[in-house]
Amino acid sequence: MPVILRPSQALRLWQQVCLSEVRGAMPDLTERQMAILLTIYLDPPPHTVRGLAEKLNVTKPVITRALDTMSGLKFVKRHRDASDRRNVLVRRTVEGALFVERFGDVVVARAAELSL
Amino acid sequence: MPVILRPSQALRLWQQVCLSEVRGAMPDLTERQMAILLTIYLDPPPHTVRGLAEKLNVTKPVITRALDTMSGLKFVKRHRDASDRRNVLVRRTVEGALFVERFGDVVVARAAELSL
DNA sequence: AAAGATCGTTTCGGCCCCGTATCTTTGCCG
DNA sequence: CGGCAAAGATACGGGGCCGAAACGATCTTT
Repeated sequence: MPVILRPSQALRLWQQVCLSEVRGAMPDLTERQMAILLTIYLDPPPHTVRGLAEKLNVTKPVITRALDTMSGLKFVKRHRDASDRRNVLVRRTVEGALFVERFGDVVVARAAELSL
Repeated sequence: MPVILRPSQALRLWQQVCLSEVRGAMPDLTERQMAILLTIYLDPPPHTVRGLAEKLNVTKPVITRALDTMSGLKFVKRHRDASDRRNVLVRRTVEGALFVERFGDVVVARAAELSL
């Protein structure tokens, strides 16, 4: 069940969502942070720094820093892997789930408003 | 003709588009810059600094700086208003139109890939 | 023409992100 | 054990964006 979307609708949707986020007072995540957060909440665990770095095609420090920031926001939690202590497993939080859920609702609402 | 989208589809779409942008080598615009650029290309002209600032609910320096950056990328052009020289009219460029068009195509493509 | 309002820009100090290189901890294997 | 590899974090210099305030240029009003 692909979603059918014309380019003008896609652009208008993106604009409306960006405007909603910019106008609102929500914490301002960068595109990379957003990609990481959504991957953690949509793709099946476990999530490691290395795995995320490979999936996003960025270096490991990028992931570490993004996790620092999003840990500060309580959107994710770090957890040492017991079976291999070198690994850090990234886990979801209630606050992060709420943020992601709210964001999805914003996209759905703006999509429903499209008319063209 | 609203676009029907379920939350899980909306989030997956956003993730896939963010991943496409992060992985690619395209110039990295902030959420604010994206909102400004899309507004310039989707909403009818004329576009002024003050008008954009009000529409995004941000201060004027935010707009000035974003226009500086996007002018450097050739995505927009500044143009003094002849009838009131205090105003700056923001105009579109070929490069900007190409960038916006390509971005819309990315969103459409990722939407078409959704399955859930 | 002088005073005041409007528009966009600039300045300032501060913060966060970037990429590269280096470091620490941990696991692996001879 | 000792050396090496792997995972993640940290250090460093650089650059961009931030909000608030001050600035110069241009209308508008009186």
